[in-house]
Amino acid sequence: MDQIAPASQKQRQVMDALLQIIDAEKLGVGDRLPAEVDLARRLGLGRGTVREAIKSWEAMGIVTRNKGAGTVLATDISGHALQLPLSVTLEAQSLARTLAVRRPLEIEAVRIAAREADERQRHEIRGLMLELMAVYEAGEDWRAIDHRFHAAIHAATGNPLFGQLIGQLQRAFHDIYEAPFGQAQLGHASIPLHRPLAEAIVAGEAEAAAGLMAQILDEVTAAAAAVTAREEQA
Amino acid sequence: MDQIAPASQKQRQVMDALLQIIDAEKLGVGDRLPAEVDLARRLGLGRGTVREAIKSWEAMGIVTRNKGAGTVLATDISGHALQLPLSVTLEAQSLARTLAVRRPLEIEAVRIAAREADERQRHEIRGLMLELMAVYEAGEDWRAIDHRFHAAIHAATGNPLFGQLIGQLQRAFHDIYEAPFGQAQLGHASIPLHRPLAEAIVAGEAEAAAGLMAQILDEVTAAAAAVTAREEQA
DNA sequence: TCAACAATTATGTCGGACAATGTTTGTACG
DNA sequence: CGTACAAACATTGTCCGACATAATTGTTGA
Repeated sequence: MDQIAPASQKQRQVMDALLQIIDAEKLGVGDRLPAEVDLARRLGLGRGTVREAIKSWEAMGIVTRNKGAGTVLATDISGHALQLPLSVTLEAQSLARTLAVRRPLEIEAVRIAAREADERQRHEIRGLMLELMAVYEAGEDWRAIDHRFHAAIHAATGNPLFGQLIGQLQRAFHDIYEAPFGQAQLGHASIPLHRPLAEAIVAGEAEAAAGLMAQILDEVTAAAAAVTAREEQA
Repeated sequence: MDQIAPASQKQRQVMDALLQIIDAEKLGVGDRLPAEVDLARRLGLGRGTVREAIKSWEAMGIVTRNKGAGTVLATDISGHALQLPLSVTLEAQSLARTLAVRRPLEIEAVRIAAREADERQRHEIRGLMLELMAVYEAGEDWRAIDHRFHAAIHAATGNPLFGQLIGQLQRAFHDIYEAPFGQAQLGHASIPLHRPLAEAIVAGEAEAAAGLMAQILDEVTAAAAAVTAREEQA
């Protein structure tokens, strides 16, 4: 199973503290963060641990480190999925934002897949769709297969970036996807649409496939909005 | 200036070595990478340095680390921008791939911006466009302003993820964008299209704006392809 | 055969030390 | 007074060694 470990607890602690500091001191792009030693002492952690946590942010392009100078914010983190003290509403907002970005990516991916996929890939997509349908109709948990189905589409584009970017998006927002909704199987209603989607891709009908993918995403978005509304009432 | 330090030399060395090992031993998703201590000894580097390099990959979702188990590949890195021994052709391929992914994102961004931007944002977009035009017609380097112009559009979507994702894409492929093409000012021909684009956004004409953005991206793609062809001949 | 326990392996964290480099401060000279 | 150079300082980069923690593997015993 895809564990997707969201950085260890201690490192998470560093990120949380950093976010609080950024918020409390209203740090913006270009502003300097506290030095590693300071942060380590304030949190009672080793410097190496603090370094590694910040290193993750550097890899994500959130901060830039300069030897001798310091660590500066390189991007606006407002609305970023790293905020820990998030209310469910805010989490749902992030979910909506994630979907808004995934939407064009996924649609373009199926469009390209329908045009570029080779025979083997079309065959695989069709097989996974049939499997998905079987599991869905049996009332079992279809999320794993659904994931593989969409991954196959991303692979069929011939451009690894689609899968990577969407995957990264999912990973970064993993808590949002899994935590609040849990077994809700978000987008349940969209599953039947997967059959015509797969068929359109196999047939090479790019625009039809794109349209169906848009419908699927609309379903998921609607489901997310519904959950949000319910949470807000409570 | 945006330095965009691509991880220090030593850490780059780790990544290169790791890529070579992955290639030589044909490691795929789920396979285990050499342990940190091994790698450190083989490269003559400290374990901490090796750890940090791999940490970056973890943050990017390329590998997953499990205490006690080891580090396993979590995604397909073929075609990833980390490959160092890239020929110009391969670099250009990556450029094409980057553009293929950016395309739907940018188009959706202008569509949303045209619908959602508030008055201040529309005003800012218009102002930057005028500035861009002035610089362009004066024959000066318009890339900085162009960057700000597009950043303003991303901001106007109200969804920070657009700017972040595209920015990250640009950062990750910075060498590709800047190194081979240098002062070429890729997409020179697309600049005149920025005026109607800005006007469409300001007027709230989402589809017109999306179409213009598509044209701009087509220009850039064509320019990139032309440079590629020229390089291949040489 | 299988379950419980022990040994091994590998990452996670810590602490300290020095190197490399950018920033700031201080001082001397014009 | 102000500029220019030099020293001190601050901060990240790298290294080492050690122990903690968790997963895997091997072994033993019922």
